[in-house]
Amino acid sequence: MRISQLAAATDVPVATIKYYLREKLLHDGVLTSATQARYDDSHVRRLKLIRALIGTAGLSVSATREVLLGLENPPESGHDLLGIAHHAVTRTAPDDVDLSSAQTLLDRWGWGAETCDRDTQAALVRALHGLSEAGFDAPAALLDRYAAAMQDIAEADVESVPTDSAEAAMQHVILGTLLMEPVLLAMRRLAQQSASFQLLGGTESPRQSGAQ
Amino acid sequence: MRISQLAAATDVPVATIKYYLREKLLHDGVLTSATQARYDDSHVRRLKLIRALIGTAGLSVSATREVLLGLENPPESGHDLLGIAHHAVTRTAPDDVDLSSAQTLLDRWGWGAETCDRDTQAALVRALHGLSEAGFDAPAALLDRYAAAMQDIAEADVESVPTDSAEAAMQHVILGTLLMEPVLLAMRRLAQQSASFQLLGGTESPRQSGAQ
DNA sequence: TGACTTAGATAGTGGCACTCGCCAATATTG
DNA sequence: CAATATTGGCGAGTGCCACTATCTAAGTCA
Repeated sequence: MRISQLAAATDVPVATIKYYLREKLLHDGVLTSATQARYDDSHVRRLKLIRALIGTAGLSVSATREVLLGLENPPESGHDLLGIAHHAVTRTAPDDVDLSSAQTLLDRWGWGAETCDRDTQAALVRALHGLSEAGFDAPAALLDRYAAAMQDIAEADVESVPTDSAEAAMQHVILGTLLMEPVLLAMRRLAQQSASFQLLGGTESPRQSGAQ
Repeated sequence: MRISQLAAATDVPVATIKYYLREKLLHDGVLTSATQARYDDSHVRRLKLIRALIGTAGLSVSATREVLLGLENPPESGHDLLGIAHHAVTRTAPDDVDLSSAQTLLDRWGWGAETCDRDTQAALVRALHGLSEAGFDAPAALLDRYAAAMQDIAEADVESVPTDSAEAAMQHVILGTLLMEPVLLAMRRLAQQSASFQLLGGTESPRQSGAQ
């Protein structure tokens, strides 16, 4: 398979494939001469994965590279899989936030603070801080309810990880974490619309697309 | 309050404030002469809100402008509030996706398809499509479990909306939708880490920040 | 043989969120 | 009142990012 065929098979422009090759997101094809290389199904799969991570999950190119690197070199610990996926989506801000408020919440929800990544805790603190800065006071009861729902989801996540193969587990955890986020958010919005229609009552038909 | 004091009070550079003024994110101050204007607490609050929407929620400047516009001109229908918030976070891709698969899911989850915004349905379809393109087959049972959890959350969302004032409801819905998303995602990651530690068992201490 | 394709490298594009510099007009300070 | 600092308004520049275009030498295929 030549590069133009790879492009046709994945609907990705040739120039973009070359860019991914340069950026080491996509592994090189087999050179058959100085100006020809062969690509195969592994490139097709990889390219679709790259597009999903960049397009659907919204990762940056460098974060995508790290995730793919993790997929190829699975860590020994079964727990570290998550770290790779979580690190990719956690906006790492070097400003050290105060994690004590996170500790309190994690204790309350029964999530061992010592088993949780500091960056992720910082992400929670930053998100809550942004909320309060904007003048939104989230009642503790509401947060607790959110936490219970997310624990449900996380348990489903962890239980659904295949245990037979390390590679399969790796793939599952990373994709299940990264690519499921937009699914969950879309679900929440749809559920909100449904719930608001039932409780608040829509006076007329809901707002449809063309809002511009 | 002069612009430099406004900058000091919000920790936003003067040049950036001027940029927000130009982009109509921040309302003008009261001109006291050709080259002086006064700002007040409303500007401080607005600026913090802008920063939260752009920084925490990750909105673009133009999406932020639309949200702020919606905050000032609340729609009559109580249901349309959501549309403004949801439109801001929904990557509007002009490619018309096939919504029939979404209809099936919405029916199964008891969310009236006719009460749901098309853009949001399209977002769900696109997210699920990205998932399958990457080689991740989400079992229906898993999606159902996710949907149940998100319905819990959405009900909590809708119930917590204050009913006394239209402005308060507006503010609550928009911030609760947009700024809560990063909170929820961080919660899911923490819950995953906690659950994975308990079920899969971490062989050693979890991966801590410095992954670079 | 001659039209077409490719690897590899360099350079350019468009969008975004700022950021800078300037100027005339004004405010503040001594 | 004079010297200094600040401001509104505006055009232009910056840095980053994800591509995208172009070029050349070296092939492939009919």
